[in-house]
Amino acid sequence: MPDLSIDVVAKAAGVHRSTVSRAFSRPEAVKSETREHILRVAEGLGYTMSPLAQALRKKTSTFIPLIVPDITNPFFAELAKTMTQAADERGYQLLLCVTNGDPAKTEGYFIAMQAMYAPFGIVAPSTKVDTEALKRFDFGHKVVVIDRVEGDDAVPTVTVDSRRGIMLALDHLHALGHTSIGYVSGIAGTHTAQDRMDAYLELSAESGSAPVVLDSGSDLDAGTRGAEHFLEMEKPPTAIIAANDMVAFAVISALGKSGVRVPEDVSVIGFDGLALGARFNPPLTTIRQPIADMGHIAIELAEKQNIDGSVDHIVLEPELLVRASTSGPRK
Amino acid sequence: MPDLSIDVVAKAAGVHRSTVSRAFSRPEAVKSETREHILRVAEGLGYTMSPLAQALRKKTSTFIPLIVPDITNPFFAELAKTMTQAADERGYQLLLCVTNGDPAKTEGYFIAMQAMYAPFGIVAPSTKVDTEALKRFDFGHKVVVIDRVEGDDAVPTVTVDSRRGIMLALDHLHALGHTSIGYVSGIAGTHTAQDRMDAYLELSAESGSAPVVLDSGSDLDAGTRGAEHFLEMEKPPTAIIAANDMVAFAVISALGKSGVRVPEDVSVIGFDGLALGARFNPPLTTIRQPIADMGHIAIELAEKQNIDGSVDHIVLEPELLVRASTSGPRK
DNA sequence: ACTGTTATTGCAACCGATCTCAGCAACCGA
DNA sequence: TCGGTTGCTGAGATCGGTTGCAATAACAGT
Repeated sequence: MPDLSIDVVAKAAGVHRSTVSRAFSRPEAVKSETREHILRVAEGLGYTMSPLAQALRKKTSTFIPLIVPDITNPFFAELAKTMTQAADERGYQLLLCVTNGDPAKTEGYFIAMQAMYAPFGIVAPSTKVDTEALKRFDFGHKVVVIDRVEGDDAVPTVTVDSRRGIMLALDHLHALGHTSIGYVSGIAGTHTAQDRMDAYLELSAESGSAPVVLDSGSDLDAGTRGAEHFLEMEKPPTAIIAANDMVAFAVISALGKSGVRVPEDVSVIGFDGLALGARFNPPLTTIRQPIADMGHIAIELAEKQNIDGSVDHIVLEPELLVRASTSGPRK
Repeated sequence: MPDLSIDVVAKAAGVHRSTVSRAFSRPEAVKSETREHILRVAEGLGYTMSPLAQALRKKTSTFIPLIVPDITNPFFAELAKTMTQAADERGYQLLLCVTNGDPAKTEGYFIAMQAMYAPFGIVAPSTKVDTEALKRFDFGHKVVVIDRVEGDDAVPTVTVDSRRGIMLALDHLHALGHTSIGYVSGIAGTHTAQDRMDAYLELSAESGSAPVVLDSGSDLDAGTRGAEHFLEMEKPPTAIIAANDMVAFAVISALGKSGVRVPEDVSVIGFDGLALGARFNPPLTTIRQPIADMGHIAIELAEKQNIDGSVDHIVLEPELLVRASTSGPRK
């Protein structure tokens, strides 16, 4: 491939390189006849513009960083999946940035994205700290966050209604006849995690039953500890709400090791709606978040903000997904 | 940030921009005194070089595409995780490319990576077709493949010894007293998937027991179908080897729905060693692949090839990871 | 003191586009 | 017929670095 640059196309088409440039990026500025000729020639040569050169000159690239704490967590993986798709459709390339929950890394990625002329970035924060960091960077480069951001309306966000989700879970369990419902907190120190917990506390108080927080930790082992706690109780709840599917998996797994069966002995409901849940043992009843929508919406929000400066906060509706990990309480 | 370019640093340090450039990228070519001064000034200004500009001029970037069929599959997610880490350490940025098993997309990414001046790419193919595509592109840009490549020694690969893995699984099961061991095939139409299956066929024949392939499909539902098949047999095997952990999950889940318990009624062993397996119900016994190593090695191989043109084929050793999904056969 | 390295640094072209400005032809109304 | 638009294309500077080459300084050797 003899280095296909805009100049060789220009020569081949018998026009100046600026005309070729226009033929691609501002078609209406070129006589249609000329344009088609150029495009045809380019096509024939198999020419595509260099995104690098474009980015350098235009000071805006097509690289969009997706900053997640852990791609190994299926929630973020599913997010990444829909995101790549949405990105592809619009000609962006996703840069995968994994922070491992280290705020320093997050900041590192922020500065990198500036250097990269990223038009915007998507952040799925692992802790509130990440969102704090946002403020320190007076973004010329915009960011949209998959979480709530504390008292900051300057950054677009997309989330699902945590309260509503917990309500759906509680209603489902109540309908099955459960009255004593425990809770195991989530993996993350995000606002979302906190919101779910708060909702649980409030809503169960409202319904008259005493909340039973089995574990309020924020690490991967919350599920395991929650299960241990459960096993130690003399009068354990008959159902458990897990702050997210991963935790639910851990709870069920740990319970299983001690011979406690789900849903026969205790019902467990998750929160996320991971595809994986369908293949769990037993298939997990859960509150589904519209993850696929979140990816698309996040990118739309970012683009919108880039254009008209609007900052939206989208709150999506979760829905109950009944599979097999919940049933009526043991008599 | 008043657009920090190399020229402003040069001015601030009182030298020419080429000297600044050298101070960063070829330190030995600058008097140490000068260099340190420049670096200090740059530091003070918070200057970093533009990867875009560098890439454009040098015709080699730090973007390295990671091409996977499905990031939602935890195996690829874990791969991506170690990969980002390895990439970060060496100053690369990972471009996440998800093909969904569509060879056309794979090709698209190949051409994109040329345009991006990617120094190399990592491909975890979903089908043999992907590796075929490799050949059509007479790579100036190198690729390393996480799979075997049919009769082509021109591309570096890293894999784990499938045969050895299956052998470990078989031995484990035999040691527990199983004599009738079924097999459910994997997700992918890769060489790896095929190798595992072939190994199973050969090795069980050698050990004198008739192979029982419960399902040889290559899609996500292989596990479910395998389980169905199992349930229909009048004399089903007492243990099942799944070609990978995801399939094992599906098998156990499907079996569970029909009241078949693991490992009480049947033992199941996976292949991958996903972290997720530890939180499955029951925790999954499996053949562990050193995924973390694979990521690092892949990148090392690529760099090595770039430098001295060497093409290596690394084969890693799998190991048995006993958790709780296997036990002695039911009497 | 004179010439031949060697170590440093400056110069300027170049990577592959974009974009402002200027030039030119066709077109319009008066 | 002439100034004024309008439409389209070419020139050339520019984005932020890199690099071969030339220039200068410093240092040896004789």
